[in-house]
Amino acid sequence: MSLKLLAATLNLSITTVSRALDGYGDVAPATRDRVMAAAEAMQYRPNAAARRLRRGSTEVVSLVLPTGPGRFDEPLYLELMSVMGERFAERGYDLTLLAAPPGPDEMKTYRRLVEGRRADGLIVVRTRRQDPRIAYLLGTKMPFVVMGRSDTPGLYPFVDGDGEAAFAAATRDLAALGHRHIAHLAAPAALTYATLRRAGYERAMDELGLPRQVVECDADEQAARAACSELLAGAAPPTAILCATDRMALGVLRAARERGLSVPADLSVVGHDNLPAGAYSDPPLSTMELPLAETGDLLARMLLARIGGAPPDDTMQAIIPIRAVPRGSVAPPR
Amino acid sequence: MSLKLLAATLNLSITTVSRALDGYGDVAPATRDRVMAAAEAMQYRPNAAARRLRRGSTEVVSLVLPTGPGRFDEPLYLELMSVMGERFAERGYDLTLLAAPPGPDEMKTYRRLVEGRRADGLIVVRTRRQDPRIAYLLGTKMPFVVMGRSDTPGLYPFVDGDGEAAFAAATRDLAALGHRHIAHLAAPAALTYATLRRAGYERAMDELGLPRQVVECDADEQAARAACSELLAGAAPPTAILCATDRMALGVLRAARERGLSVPADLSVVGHDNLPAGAYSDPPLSTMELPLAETGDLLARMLLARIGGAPPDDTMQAIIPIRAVPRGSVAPPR
DNA sequence: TTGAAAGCGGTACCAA
DNA sequence: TTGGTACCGCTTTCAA
Repeated sequence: MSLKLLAATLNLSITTVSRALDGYGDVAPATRDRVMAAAEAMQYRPNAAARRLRRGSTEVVSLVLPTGPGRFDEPLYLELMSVMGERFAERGYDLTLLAAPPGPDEMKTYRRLVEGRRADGLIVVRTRRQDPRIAYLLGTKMPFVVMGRSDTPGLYPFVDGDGEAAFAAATRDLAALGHRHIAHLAAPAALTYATLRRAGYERAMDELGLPRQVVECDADEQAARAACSELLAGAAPPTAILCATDRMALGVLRAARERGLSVPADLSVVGHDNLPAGAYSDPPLSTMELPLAETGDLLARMLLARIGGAPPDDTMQAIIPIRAVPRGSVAPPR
Repeated sequence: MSLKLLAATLNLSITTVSRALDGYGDVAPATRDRVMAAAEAMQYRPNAAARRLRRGSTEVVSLVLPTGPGRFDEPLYLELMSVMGERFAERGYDLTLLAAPPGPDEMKTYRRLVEGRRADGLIVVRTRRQDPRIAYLLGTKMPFVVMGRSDTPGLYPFVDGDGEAAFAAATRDLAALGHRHIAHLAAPAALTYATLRRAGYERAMDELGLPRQVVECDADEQAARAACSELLAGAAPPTAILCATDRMALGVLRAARERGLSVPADLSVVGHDNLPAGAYSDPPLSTMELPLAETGDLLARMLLARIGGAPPDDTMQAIIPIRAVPRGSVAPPR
């Protein structure tokens, strides 16, 4: 079904048909109705490629997931996609997901997207402090929004949770329960969120006059389990561990069990992300959560505005509060 | 950067440049090298829309996730995407993810995809016994592959786990441990997998001469929790529950805890899917797993073949064995 | 109010 | 081995 065919059927020019379908005013109402009816009857759908070529836009927005095979385990981003997808669909955009593991090929994916005009806008997630993706995109005309922050200089829209405040608050909460040995299991410092969360913990510990104890490891269960085993075997093992992520916290739970420690009686554990797995762990994991509905909504709005031509400004930068999700993995120390 | 510009810079025709870039043989090696070098230097990337319009192909393959907002919780499909994404990338295809909750608008998404030529191929997941998506696609020229099966008549490529055999085996395993009251928590019968798994359970129970006990509910934690509470409050509560999915099994774990039952001592629980949450539940959930790497690989191969023009035939239909993942939620009855 | 025609950026046929 | 050119399907001036 092409415009040509539709026009031929109607004995009209493709010009008129096109305008009628786009709802232009300079088309006779009778003609418009006739066209609409025929389009409906013949199940006309405009060819996306032709439309894109002509208009120079793709009606596609892409989110590139920085995770490789087997690590595609972030319900977080799916939840985000679901919220944003709705917003974009309302405006006629497809939200598509691409996978591009960090590494030498990562930038290729972005270049292909940008230079091949494969999307009208991009969503960047899992930001790093020095983020080559942001640096690259700032040098292009491609509208993009960022979930998270970066030290990469430049003005661009972003939405991030206030990880620093949240981790400071969580630290104070643990101290208020009586904990004195509170350790922080930090994610790799190259990730912005890791640095912010760590800073929150450190600030609170300093203010409380408590000695910091930070261990850094990869943000997955295995690495956290190993790091935690070591920590617990040390001279002055902590009575509480504040973990940068839930995946790490799950590893900690396992390490504690392996050492015969009972959580939360012997060890309190707190995570961040509110992963589904945390709700069903033993014990249920106390955690924190970035409101994804709000985040996605803001990001979508910002990106749509940027695509519409609005320049990035500092009203397009939001840091939103992180919500505590208390469950069963926190208690006063013995 | 367009072909035109590149050609002008090189003092060549766009024809020659185009062919040089596509690696055709009828271009002088010297010219080809010159073109390649210039394209590299000028960072030439073909315009995707133009190429698509001309070639009539999109270089895009889409997977439509039949889940709505807040229900975007299937690590399964992400894992699958990751595997398939690699295969497709090797061949120059982008794999994109779209969300289309089942309901009146679901078919609209498919029609838009098909009639707007927005993809060269489709992957259909979460099949139903009567599946309007498959029925529709069979009537179009759009190549597609299915993860799962359907009663919808017609010849199309699919890959599915052998849920019937797996659930029969799991039932026999429970019986071998001494269980006599084995219940099955079934997912809605409209879903093909639900029917197959139930059939496996029923067949095994019949063969064992044990009385069947089937409860059907939605395939999520809440519904399963409620259904299980009722089941456990009944006259002859089961000593083992075989759940159609892990999400349901997690709900059962919770229901058991709420009734003060200890798993696996008082109640054995088995799920299916090998969700991450099951590895960290209390106790760790015994489950089953469809090998996703193999499944994704097969599906990708089949779809690529279909896109390449191969007709669907019965060599493109695979039923693969499901692997048992024993963990801590199964024991002999007290 | 309608239609003719140019052109978006490639690809592929045909001729040179 | 190279170049001219038609054309993919649509949008959008410009003219009628």
